[in-house]
Amino acid sequence: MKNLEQKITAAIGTLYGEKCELPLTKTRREFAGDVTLVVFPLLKASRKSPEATAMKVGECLMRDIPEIKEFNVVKGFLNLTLTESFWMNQLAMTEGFNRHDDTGRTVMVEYSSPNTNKPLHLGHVRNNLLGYSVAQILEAAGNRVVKVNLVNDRGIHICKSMLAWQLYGNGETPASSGMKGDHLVGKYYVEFNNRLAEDPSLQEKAQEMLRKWEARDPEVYALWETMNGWVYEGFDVTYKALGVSFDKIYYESQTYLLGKSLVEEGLAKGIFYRKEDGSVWIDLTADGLDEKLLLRGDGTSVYMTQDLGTAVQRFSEEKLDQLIYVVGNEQNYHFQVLKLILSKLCYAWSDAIHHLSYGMVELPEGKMKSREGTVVDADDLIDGMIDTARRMSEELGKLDGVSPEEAAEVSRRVGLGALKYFLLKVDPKKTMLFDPKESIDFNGNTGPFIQYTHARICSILRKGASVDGAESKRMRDEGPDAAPCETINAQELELVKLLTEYPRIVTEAAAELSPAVVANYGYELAKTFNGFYHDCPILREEDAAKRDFRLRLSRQVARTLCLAMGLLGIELPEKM
RNA sequence: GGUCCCGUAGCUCAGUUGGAUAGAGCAACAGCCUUCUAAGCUGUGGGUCAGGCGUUCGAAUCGCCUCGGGAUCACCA
Repeated sequence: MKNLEQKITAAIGTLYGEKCELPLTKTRREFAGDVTLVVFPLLKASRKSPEATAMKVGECLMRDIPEIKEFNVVKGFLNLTLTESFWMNQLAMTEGFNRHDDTGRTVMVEYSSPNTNKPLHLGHVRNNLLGYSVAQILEAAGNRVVKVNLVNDRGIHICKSMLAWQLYGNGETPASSGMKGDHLVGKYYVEFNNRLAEDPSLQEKAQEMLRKWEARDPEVYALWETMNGWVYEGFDVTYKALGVSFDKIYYESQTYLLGKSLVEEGLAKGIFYRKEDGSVWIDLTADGLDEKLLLRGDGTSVYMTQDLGTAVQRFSEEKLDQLIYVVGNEQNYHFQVLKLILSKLCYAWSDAIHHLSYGMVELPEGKMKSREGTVVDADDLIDGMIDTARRMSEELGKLDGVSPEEAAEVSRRVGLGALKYFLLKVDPKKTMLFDPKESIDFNGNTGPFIQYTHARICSILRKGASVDGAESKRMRDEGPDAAPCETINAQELELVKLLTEYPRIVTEAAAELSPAVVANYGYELAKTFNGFYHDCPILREEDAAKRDFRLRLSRQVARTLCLAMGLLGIELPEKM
């Protein structure tokens, strides 16, 4: 396709004597043709009407470029029809495609970044799925990707859980209570806030505990390690259920002192300044922002100090071409400042920092608020989706005669597929709505729709292989491109075109950092296949060449759906 | 108040490096299973692309203004 565009650009160049790169677009369904060239930009050079120009260009391209079979002109739109052999070549090329060639670039993706005082909720789920998916997409685009997690394991909020547990916990543990560790710790965080109303002194006690932690008081430190350990065990279960993973995990307890030397550097360069109380600031009012604190009066660091430090550390540890932070849009300001400060400190790589800012997940009644108990817990959500999938499968009779293990696995894939697709099909930057009552669909533009399409194809391929092995026999006897079917019908051609788009979709998704691009493509492909499946017999087709071609298309659709959904972390069942 | 994001069908969302008559799903209604999995397919209805002005052959897409919604501007992280 790229090759074709270059040829067209060259042909137009010789025709009008200037380089004019006109992009090819897909021809709209209601017109004849495969690709369309818009000739309006050529009018100045041609000095003719749009129609005449398009005709002239059409004739010229038709003469010079063998891949073009015919053309038609509608106003300034030149619609080109390409030869079937062109499309068959394109198809053969995509059949060998898994991922793009190495770019030699390394990208670090930071995502998840939880607090250890409460369990993961729906917002974290969007974050985790986005981060993991973007990493997969970048990898498929040919990059080396390092997935990292920066766990916020220290600070006053953790001390609140610890204090409440110490005062009211009676030695309760995950083992004794049967609770998941992160939920147990979360329970005491809530307990703290409840008790605070009647006993305001708790606030000061928590502060005291934080001071002890920073002084490495043995008792406090041991409690901190124990309770964090519980939380990590709980998180691991959730991460595993979601299918996300990390190459490296950073802990703020180990990084929170970083960045102080940068403050010295900034002071020396005169970019930062110190106030009377000893605190250090940067004045960003000239950039339309505010003054920003970088170091407290008592010399302790703040969030920004630490983030400056970790960024510098990461770029010095290895050669990164890009560092992506998957963090909610509530922190847009923070990252704007972070980037600005790094550029003022003259780090050449400050432009390589990118905040992948995603929108909040809202409930029908508005934002999730833990205090009002309106959070949607990640584990509950996952379990609920899997249960729903199982119930639905049973109602539809899909699990009749299936082993319990297989039934569980299908339910798991479908339930998670529905959840992941639901959260990833929406443009990351947009705020999205989740209605627990209506729950997540299993029909229409959903994960299960795509999974179902895949299961159907697998069923055909199983039968196709066992019926007579016609395809493989013909392939053996006559070679891969022997006796191709003579004519491709409209639906087959539509599938071929879509299939050949996949590599470009990966490129686009990587450029936009948007799993939604991949999700929408997968839906489009599945939908197109379902139409084809409905109208065209595959195994029942009597013409052997046609049957083989349709089997080949089906196999490639299944393969492409697997690749695309794999980028979203969605597993496709072979039966459902 | 400053900065940033968003506004497309009743609902949830596609479509924006400017292209032809703005698309899906859900919901509603009407059809299609003795034949490759009906979690599917087909059809009907549903729009001032928030509003206005501008840029141009052409604007949902770019610019300015207005209205509406959200985020943020902590010695929290």
